Amino acid sequence: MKSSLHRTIRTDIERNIHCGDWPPGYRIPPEYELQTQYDCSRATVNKALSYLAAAGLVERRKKAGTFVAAPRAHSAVLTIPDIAEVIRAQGKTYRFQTLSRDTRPLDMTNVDEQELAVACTVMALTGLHLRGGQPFALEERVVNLDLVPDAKDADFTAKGPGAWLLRHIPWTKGKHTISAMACDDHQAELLKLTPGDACLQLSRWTWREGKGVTFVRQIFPADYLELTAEFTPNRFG
Amino acid sequence: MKSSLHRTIRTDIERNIHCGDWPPGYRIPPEYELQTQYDCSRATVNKALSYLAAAGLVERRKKAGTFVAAPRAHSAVLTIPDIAEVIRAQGKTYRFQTLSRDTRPLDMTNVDEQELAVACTVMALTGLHLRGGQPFALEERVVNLDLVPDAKDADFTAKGPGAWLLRHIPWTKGKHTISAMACDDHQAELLKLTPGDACLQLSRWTWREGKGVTFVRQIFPADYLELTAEFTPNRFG
DNA sequence: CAGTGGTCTAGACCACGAA
DNA sequence: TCGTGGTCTAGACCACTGG
Repeated sequence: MKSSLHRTIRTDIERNIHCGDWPPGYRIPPEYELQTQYDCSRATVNKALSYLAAAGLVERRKKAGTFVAAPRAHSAVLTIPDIAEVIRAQGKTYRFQTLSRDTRPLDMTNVDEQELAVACTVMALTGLHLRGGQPFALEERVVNLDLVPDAKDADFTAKGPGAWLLRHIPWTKGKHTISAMACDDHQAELLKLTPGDACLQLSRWTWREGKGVTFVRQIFPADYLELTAEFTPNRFG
Repeated sequence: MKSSLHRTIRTDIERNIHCGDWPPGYRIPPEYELQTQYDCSRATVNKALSYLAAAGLVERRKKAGTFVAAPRAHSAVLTIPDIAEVIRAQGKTYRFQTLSRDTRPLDMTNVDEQELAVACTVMALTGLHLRGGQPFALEERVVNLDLVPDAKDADFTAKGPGAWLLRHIPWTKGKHTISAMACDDHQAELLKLTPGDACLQLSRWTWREGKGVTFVRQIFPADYLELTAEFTPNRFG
């Protein structure tokens, strides 16, 4: 194994933790001790330990020392698919059909829109993502026109509003919620379902520098979409 | 803002990227230049840039320099809740009720179990997570007894099998899938629903050193659980 | 070839916080 | 108080790879 020294130290410690020799709460030797053990400078040891702390595998406390962290709550990297890509990967054609589109002030009485946390003019949009001409997902969205004025006259037909926004404005923070729901009469009609049918509901808020950019709710018939998330204990390769 | 120097450098660069002054592909000044600009040692500059590279915000290539990375695909950190904790947070009592439990070889004809990728003896378990005595979620699980022999006789009543396993065996890799589904007659009866009602289905596979540890499928009535995922461009605080 | 990042050293001072 | 980690310095050598 060709590797740098700080990486060797890191993986040695990881191995001790993963094999159970160093259980949660175990006190890892302090830097000056590892420095002697590996015959290197303190900076090199520090780099290894800082990495492990950033990855959440250990916890460092001044004066007290470095300790093996308790097993973390399950968390994983969730990939939010681009709908157009998903559909094209299935060999079908994609199109976004706008159902309604108008400009109005942000509705602060709506709890979902509230979270955007800024008074602004928004474009409210509803539309359908079509797979081979058939409804694939229903989308309801508001876009902050103060931050993205170009959105007002943009054409979303080919890529959908999500991909258009991603290319036109960078975001610094985002939140998603995922839930199951039974569709109502209106949604059922648009998606060609029966009222009460199970759907996956994906909501997303995005902010840029603390200002809300967009809120979107997407509704997929249950069979159409499955989200996947991967867990890896080490965030970096 | 009281802060360390490497953090100042880092946030300065982040701001340049987020505000659009430094678009994707932009070449960031090399270390020796920033070293002069901030009047500090190269190690300090390097620490800031290494962090940004680890976070995926920039890409570093020897000889060529450091470049602003292209915007990443939507991905977010998904938190998979511990069911017992969710329920206790609601002020209700939690209990796990085992419905069936037996030992058998891994069923390689079952596509879900296939993914564990090892022939082994498993414990197959079905049970209910109870909130205040009422069904909250249905769980079907297989556990690799070759890796976790203690699971055979463990008592899951207080914490549920998931939390028990988390404490008894570390895992190195995991995969989740999330989907909506309509419950069938059997599930409806156990969860006290009407057949066809919308449910959220969460499946999880975990491995340890390439060997499958457990597969679990959990089914929640639509209203009972909402998953949240947060996106932050900086993986560390 | 030479610019650039990757790594490492042998010190140093300071702030925090457990004992 | 004083052990510990957090941060920083002013160098150094090397590996990689683009021009």
